[in-house]
This record gives sequence, C-alpha cells and structure tokens, in this order.
Amino acid sequence: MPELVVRTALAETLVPWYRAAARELPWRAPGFGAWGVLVSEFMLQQTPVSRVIPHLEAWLERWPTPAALAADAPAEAVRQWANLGYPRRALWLHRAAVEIRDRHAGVVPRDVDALLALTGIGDYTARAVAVFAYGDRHPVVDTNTRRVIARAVHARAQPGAPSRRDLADMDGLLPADDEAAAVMNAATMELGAVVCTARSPRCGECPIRDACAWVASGSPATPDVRRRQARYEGSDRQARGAVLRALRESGPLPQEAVIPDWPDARQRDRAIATLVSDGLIEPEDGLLQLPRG
DNA sequence: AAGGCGTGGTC
DNA sequence: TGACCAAGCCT
Repeated sequence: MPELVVRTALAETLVPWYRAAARELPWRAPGFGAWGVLVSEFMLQQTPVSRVIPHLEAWLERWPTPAALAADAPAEAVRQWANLGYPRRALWLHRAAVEIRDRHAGVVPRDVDALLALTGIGDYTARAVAVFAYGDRHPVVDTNTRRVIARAVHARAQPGAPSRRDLADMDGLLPADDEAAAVMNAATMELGAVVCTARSPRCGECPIRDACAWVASGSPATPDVRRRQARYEGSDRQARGAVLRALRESGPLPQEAVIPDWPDARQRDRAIATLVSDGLIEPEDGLLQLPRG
C-alpha cells in the first residue's frame, strides 16, 4: 500500500524538511494577505518564481487592494504586466478584481466555489488561495504535486494526463488538521520544485526517498503523456507578443504601424484580429490601443 | 478534450 | 542549438 507509506513519510519526514529548508518567498511571509496571495498565484501560472517576485512587489505597491486595481482601466493592468507572458492573465486578474469589488464587497472570497467563479481562477488557484491565504483544508494540486504523487505513490517517472483523480489522490495524503494540511500542501509543492524536479530529480537529497514507489522499483522510464509545446519561433504567439509589446511601449498606433517590419503580413493581421477578439487590444478612431475598459 | 496561449532560462 | 520547462486556464 504505497499510499500509506507515502502518507506517513509526508507527515514525518517531508514536513520537517520543509520547515527547515523552505525558501523564503514573499507570499509565505506571515500576514501577506489574500489579495497578495491571489495576485502571486495569477503570476505563477506557468511563470517561474524568480521572474514573478519583482513584478509581484511592484504590482502590490501600485494596487494594494482589489478595489484599487478595479478602479483603473484594464489597459493599466496589461501594461504593468510587462513581459511576464500570457498577458490575458493580466486582463483576467483585472476582471477578477472587478468581480471581487462588485460581488464580494472588495474582499477576496474564502469559499472555493466563489473563487472558482472568478475570471481566470481554476482548480489550482482557487484552492491555493483558500489554503495559503485562509488556512482551510483542501487538496492543492499543481504540476509539482502531480509529479511527486506520480513518483512516490504511483511509481511513474512522470504524471499522467491531469484529471479530477489528482485532487482525490492529494486529499487522501493530507492530515485531518487544517494547519497541518496546509503545510503539507506547501511542502509537497516545494519538494517538486526543488528536489523532485521534472528533468533531473535529486533523489539523493530527497527526504522521502525511502518511501518513494518509483525509486523502490528502480526509477524506470514510464509512458510519458505530456503535451509537446508548439514551436514558438515563427508562431502566431510570437506575433501576438510583438504586437502587444509595441502597443504597451508605444501607445496607440495605426494598424499598419504596429510591427511594420513583420515578415508575414497575414500573420500580423491574424495576430491583431485574435488579440482584439480576446479583448487584449481594441480599435479606436483608426488606432489600436490597450483596452480602456 | 485537445490545443492555444508568452517569455526567458537551462542543459 | 533546439527542445524542454515553468505554482494553469479557457474554450
């Protein structure tokens, strides 16, 4: 029963390791606040910790509350987002701030279903906020957690395709106590981030190595179902990124003056059209600009 | 439900 | 060098 072995190891070995070795990250500071946690989780969606930290601090200095962000135009959020990537997260974070102001009196909700109803918040982010900001007991499952469970419990080198089963897996590993469960969620993510990594896991430094089903079975290669990322060079995504960068840095521009030297004019026009459709840019008096809201 | 969606660092 | 990877979400 690898689950019981792993559960015991998480409680007795992983959590003490985490208490001693956890990185000091801004959102782990006592009293960081639910808004700060929520903003950090938006930024951390597919973006590394090291790139997020400076942007997070600037963001919270400018907009210390959801209402402060909601009072500005979405254009300001997209511009402040700068080069963090996936700029629709900036748009969605702004929308979520408006929804928090209008539906929750400006207070980040604590209830998972209320969080899930906010724009840009899914299974991971909703539970991360409920657990790390409010201390409630929920399974928090991100890519790190999925990898740790795949190896330690299921003896696989890599996780399978994401599924609701992941939440049940993690829930079964958590202790009953709210506070202890929150720490275990964080510790599991930390282990996946710094030890049980995707490419070269540091099994020699792993606090739960003795309980790991994958190590016990000889660390075999197993079927890999991960999605391959499409090539970026020459892609529509690259064109969209170039368009948005130009509008962020040079203000409103005529369509023909946005990335005028782009090698593929049809791709440029397609990028502009999909950005408009996504609400990331808008045409106004013959000029393209960031959304004024 | 499979694919689209940025950007930069690493090996 | 190019492919992989990074605290996902939406349609």
